[in-house]
Amino acid sequence: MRVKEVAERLGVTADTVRFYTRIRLLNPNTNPHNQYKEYSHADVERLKFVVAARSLGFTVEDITTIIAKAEDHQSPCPTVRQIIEKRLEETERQFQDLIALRARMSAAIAQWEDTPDRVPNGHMICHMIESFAGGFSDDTEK
Amino acid sequence: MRVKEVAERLGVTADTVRFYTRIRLLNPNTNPHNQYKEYSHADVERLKFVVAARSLGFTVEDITTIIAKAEDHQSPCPTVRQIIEKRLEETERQFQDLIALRARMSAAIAQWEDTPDRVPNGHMICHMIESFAGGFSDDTEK
DNA sequence: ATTGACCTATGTCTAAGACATAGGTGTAGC
DNA sequence: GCTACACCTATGTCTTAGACATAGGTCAAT
Repeated sequence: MRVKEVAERLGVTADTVRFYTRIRLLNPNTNPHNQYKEYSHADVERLKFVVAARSLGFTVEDITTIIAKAEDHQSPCPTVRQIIEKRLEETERQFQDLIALRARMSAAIAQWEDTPDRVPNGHMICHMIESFAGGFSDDTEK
Repeated sequence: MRVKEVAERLGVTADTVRFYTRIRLLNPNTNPHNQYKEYSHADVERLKFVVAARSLGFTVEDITTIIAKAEDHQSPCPTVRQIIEKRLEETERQFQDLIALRARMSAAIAQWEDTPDRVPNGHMICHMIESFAGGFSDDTEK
């Protein structure tokens, strides 16, 4: 199979498969004539694993580590547990950040609802945002 | 003022200020002797604006556009409204994605809770993830 | 003048692909 | 066989928003 077929089977783009191939996360045979890659059933299985792990928030580097351990006949499971817990914490943090961002955005929109669209003058680039910027320190002289 | 003082006043890193300077979002004077940049009060005001806009989810490119409009004596406000609404939608999408990711992660952790750490065999790289991967298509022959 | 702590500008690197480009494939019509 | 032509491929470059590494500059104390 060539790249596009593999990609379609697993619901990713051909570029994604090419990327994994480029970094040797996948190692298909190469036709020496035109450099086209030929993906075997084993390659597809491996890709299936990669896609599943990505969908659980593992980074490509995480996955590389896990596969290396497995091929070295070590159990990757402790690593997997460790990584996913770390990623879950990160997700939680991003989640909080996103909630805060959304709140700031909504507040800004609400605050601007009845602000007219004036052209800003020299020391006020955009009064909508400047009015929001009140909270930043600075002030004393140069 | 030099880069570090400016950065500290606005609560960002010196690298961030250098980055904005590099892309000409800030344009401080340069000491021709040592290339050190000298930030004026106006530069600080401008940076204050940039930081505020970043904290509302605007990209650096958005901000460049907004400032360009303002310096061209056009009101950037319609642009600002447009952009923030787009960014708010994106945030909402990210939010949903993050919730879904968190759910998948939690489910995986729960499912693995009493799974023993076995070493994978030839056609199963990591049984913890593989067992979770059930939902991916592929199957028919090469 | 020299040391040393701290500061600076500049170049390079990051993640995970997307995009652009030049060239290859394979089928249809002649 | 040859030629179009639609579609496919590999490879190189680009993206974000800074962080990090490095080589060199500053400045107060010695």
